[in-house]
Amino acid sequence: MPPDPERPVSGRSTARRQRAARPSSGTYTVRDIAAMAGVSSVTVSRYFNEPQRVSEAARARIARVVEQTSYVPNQAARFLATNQGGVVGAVMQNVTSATFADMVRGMSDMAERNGLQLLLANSNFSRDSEGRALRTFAGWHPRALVLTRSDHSPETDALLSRLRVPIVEAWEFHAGRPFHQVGFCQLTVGRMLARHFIGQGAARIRFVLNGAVEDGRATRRSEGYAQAMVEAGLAPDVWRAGAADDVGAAREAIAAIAALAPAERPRAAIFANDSMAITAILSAPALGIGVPAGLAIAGFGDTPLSAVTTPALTTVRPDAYAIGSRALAIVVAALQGGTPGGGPQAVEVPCALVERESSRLC
Amino acid sequence: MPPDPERPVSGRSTARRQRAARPSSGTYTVRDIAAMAGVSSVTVSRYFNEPQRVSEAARARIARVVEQTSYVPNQAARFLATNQGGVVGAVMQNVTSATFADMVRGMSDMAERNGLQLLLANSNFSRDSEGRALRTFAGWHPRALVLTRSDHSPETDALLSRLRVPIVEAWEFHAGRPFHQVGFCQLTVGRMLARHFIGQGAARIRFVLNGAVEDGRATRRSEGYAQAMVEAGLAPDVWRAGAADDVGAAREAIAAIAALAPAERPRAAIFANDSMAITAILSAPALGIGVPAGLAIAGFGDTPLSAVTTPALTTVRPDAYAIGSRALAIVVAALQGGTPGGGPQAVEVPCALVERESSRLC
DNA sequence: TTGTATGCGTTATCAT
DNA sequence: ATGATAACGCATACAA
Repeated sequence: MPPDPERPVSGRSTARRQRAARPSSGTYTVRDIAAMAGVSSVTVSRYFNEPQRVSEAARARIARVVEQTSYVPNQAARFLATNQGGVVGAVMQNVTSATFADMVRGMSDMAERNGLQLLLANSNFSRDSEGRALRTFAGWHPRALVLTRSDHSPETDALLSRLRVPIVEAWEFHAGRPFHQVGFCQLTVGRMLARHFIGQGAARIRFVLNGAVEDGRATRRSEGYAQAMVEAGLAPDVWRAGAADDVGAAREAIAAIAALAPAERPRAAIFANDSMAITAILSAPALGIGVPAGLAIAGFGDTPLSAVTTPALTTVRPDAYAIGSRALAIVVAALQGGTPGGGPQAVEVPCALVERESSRLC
Repeated sequence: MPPDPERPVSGRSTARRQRAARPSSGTYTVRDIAAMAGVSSVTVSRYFNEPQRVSEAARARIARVVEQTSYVPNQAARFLATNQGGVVGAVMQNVTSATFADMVRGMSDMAERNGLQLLLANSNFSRDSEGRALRTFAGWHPRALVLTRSDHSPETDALLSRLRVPIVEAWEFHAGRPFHQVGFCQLTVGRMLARHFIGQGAARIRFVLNGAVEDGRATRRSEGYAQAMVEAGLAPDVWRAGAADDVGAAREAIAAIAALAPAERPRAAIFANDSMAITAILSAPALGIGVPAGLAIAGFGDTPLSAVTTPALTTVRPDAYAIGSRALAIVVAALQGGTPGGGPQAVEVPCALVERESSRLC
């Protein structure tokens, strides 16, 4: 039974107390455990942190008391005394998506294995929110931070530089950043998709972007595609729709292809994302284009829907769990050894090509 | 720029120091800020906690220094001093599912609004894991705990009773538990589905369970269904498959219905969950049963797939965001006012009936 | 309104 | 192997 909160068991010698007692936590403290086990509080502390330095006998007695009381050392006090808190803060852009949830699981699995406590915040894709979350985290003096974007607000950048802890930007891989990077590379994704079609013998392969010019990610995938085409001696064909929304853009793209003479049509189309690709699959038949016989199609992202269309969609899936887990692995390494080489680490986590029917050329 | 960690700026008057200095955090402390602003540390403390008690002039000077230094009070020290930490621990069964992710968002939104920090752990549906997470949380002296199951291990129950903090069991609603309850009620779900068909004029309505007898949740939904049937003067028809897996059980159920003379067949079937219902939709046509013309179908859970089958599946969706947000609302209320009535609160969060084509009778 | 002294629960340091 | 003591950064009671 916990000590009576009204009359705290803990507290130093009550002699010479001139002030009113402060509210005690109502739970056991090292001193309580020490008293019950007939040792001093230091010995109890050692029992948890350097057990080998405590005698067998004392260890047994303390173990019994700890068992009886469900005593757990107060982490706040521990942190204050050691300056070695076990907290890692992570700011996710969207906790709700299944993909990011996988990443969270990757992080928390690795965190748990290394005795770290993960502090999570959701930024809802907003930079302001990210900044607020970081300010909150700062109060906990995290030993490291994991962020899922790399374009921060100026205030956030200032705070980050002040914190002096390892910082990992995880999800997309960017070169030349001052922080550790873990994630997939958009260029590689584009190349992977292009080669998938090139390897099947296609020559006319189109990359379809929507009209949202500011989406640099999709544009970088198209650049990877273009590189692979050039390497294979083929002509890149990046086609940008006028419509900024995925559905409108995809319909536009299919209509444009249908308008070409059959001999002029691309044999395959890589869409900037799954929702465009799925729209294309659904709307192509009505315009007389069979998928994949008339036009092979691939997307990006592996949304749940992509597995159930007819034909099912070939797409690329970032390995969210691996990204989360590697991000925390970097944190652990940084905390243990410091950065050996000096600069920030860069880990590219490969995406999986999910091959389904929509991209089958033969 | 933060103080040089080699020669800590903070630290009390260095006079009469007999011991070596302890490693300081390398960041600013109240005393640093106080010195820079030309006030005492108490004033800085008050600036954060009771600003109205600090003079305009001092407030302005402190504000400027705080701005320059990006100073954030150390939460661990604050907690130690006040015994009023702002941490709430939540143990989720499965962070990866989109539904639970919604619940996390509900909790973290409400937590942020009330200055609470959410500590998350994933139990992967394991009671052991739940216990470990709770032991970790205990070290942080959370002000409240949110759990997503109510059948804990004995050790966990012992720990929970020791912690003496508000505990909320969120997700499913159970009566008679010693802790606060937030969630949906399985009985209500069963009733809602039965009434959906009764209201359309159906008389022969079957509830289909799989062979996994230990799944009490589905069984309770069937009990709600039975209640509604009896209330409407109809005969309950709970049918249990032999197969324990969803796909096998659903196929069995459809075959059993197909084997009946058309006049004997149920007009509608409520399946214990979406994956059974979807399997039924996919396999019924092959046995000559049209959906919904020959057999109307409904499920439970609103998995992503349920929106894309043909016909799309009518189902029931727990409001995960609301459950998360209400759970934290209870926490906030408990922290502010204590429990007014005395006993634990019970909040039933209604589910949404997602009406799609599969259940249309006319 | 502002400052001084003290304690929160733990660990680091020094002494035995 | 064990213990006494100070210190971590902050907030509170009390004094001015």
